[in-house]
Amino acid sequence: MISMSLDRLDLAILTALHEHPRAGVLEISRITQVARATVQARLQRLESTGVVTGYGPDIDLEAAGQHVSAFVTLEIAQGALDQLAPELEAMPTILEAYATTGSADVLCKVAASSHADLQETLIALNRSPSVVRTTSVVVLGTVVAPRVLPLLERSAEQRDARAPAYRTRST
Amino acid sequence: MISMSLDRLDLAILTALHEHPRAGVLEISRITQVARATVQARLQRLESTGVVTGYGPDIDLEAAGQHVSAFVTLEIAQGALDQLAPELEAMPTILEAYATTGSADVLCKVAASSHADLQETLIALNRSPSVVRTTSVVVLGTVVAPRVLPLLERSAEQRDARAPAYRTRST
DNA sequence: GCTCATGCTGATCATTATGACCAGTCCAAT
DNA sequence: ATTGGACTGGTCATAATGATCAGCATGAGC
Repeated sequence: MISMSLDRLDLAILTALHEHPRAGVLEISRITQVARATVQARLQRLESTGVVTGYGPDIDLEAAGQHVSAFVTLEIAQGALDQLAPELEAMPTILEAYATTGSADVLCKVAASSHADLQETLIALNRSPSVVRTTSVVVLGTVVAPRVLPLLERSAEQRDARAPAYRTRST
Repeated sequence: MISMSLDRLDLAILTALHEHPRAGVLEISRITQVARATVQARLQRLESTGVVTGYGPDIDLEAAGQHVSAFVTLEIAQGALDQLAPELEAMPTILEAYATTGSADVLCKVAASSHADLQETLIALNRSPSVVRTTSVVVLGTVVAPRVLPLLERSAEQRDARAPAYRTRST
């Protein structure tokens, strides 16, 4: 997997996109102080390299009625991961799932409309022939809301771009 | 917290937005077979009720060079959550964090550019006066990629809208 | 059945943006 | 010094936008 390095202009564009919902290319070029064609070229590159995978919409599940959130770990039968993946995909309450190191094999982020709904998910998981054991913790509150830009900012802050507004200490 | 119920037209709009990146309102109205002003009104409502919180961009951190991902649990000192939150916010590698039930108090999703970078995060966490103990698991792979629409589809599928294309079994 | 509030429609207006493309200049790597 | 690629300001034909509106349809409540 080749990954690309983002520079300060990439970051400015991503930030502008995030902070100005549904802004078009011309508006982004105004905010970032580069030519419109430059924004187009940069977006094209961010999309074609897979850094930008889409444009939301970003959804708050709680506002949409899904008030319960939990993390569930699964110990699975030896070699059962290939079997389990489509099972998890077929459960709408599984928001995301990862194979991990540690005593459990899979960690899932789950959302549900109620505790009963969550319990149904757990029951379904326990019923799977691939799953040996589950543990779960319920989310009580959000300490840090989901974000990725601070991490990208950190790595991009040293990388100038050629556009005048993005050269070393020029602005 | 009042939450709104989504109906089939809400879902069609959200889905169209997701599947047609940067599509404008007119295009969404074509895809969903309702009037443009209806899409505008629906989006306005989805945004003002907090269901839609933004429009990305959706970023693949791995493509952007952050190749390591982990989940970290924290046991914290009694009553130290208020103190910890700004500390976590200040660490760019903390993508999201939740207070949870269970033996640990906080669960964090972490990304980093390398295992050394991840270790630095863990060291910083252990150095915090609020943190008594940390455990971590490293993500080996993605089993289910992040998604929310299947869950919303499930709850919206019974709810017709008044637009002709969205009445009971009319289409 | 009747009433009425609300959702949906197709339309208008003035303004602006879009995608695609281009020739020229600039800059950083070699 | 050379050169490839990044960036610029610009063009073209086309289409979209936000805001608004009057009218119609529908479904909930009585």
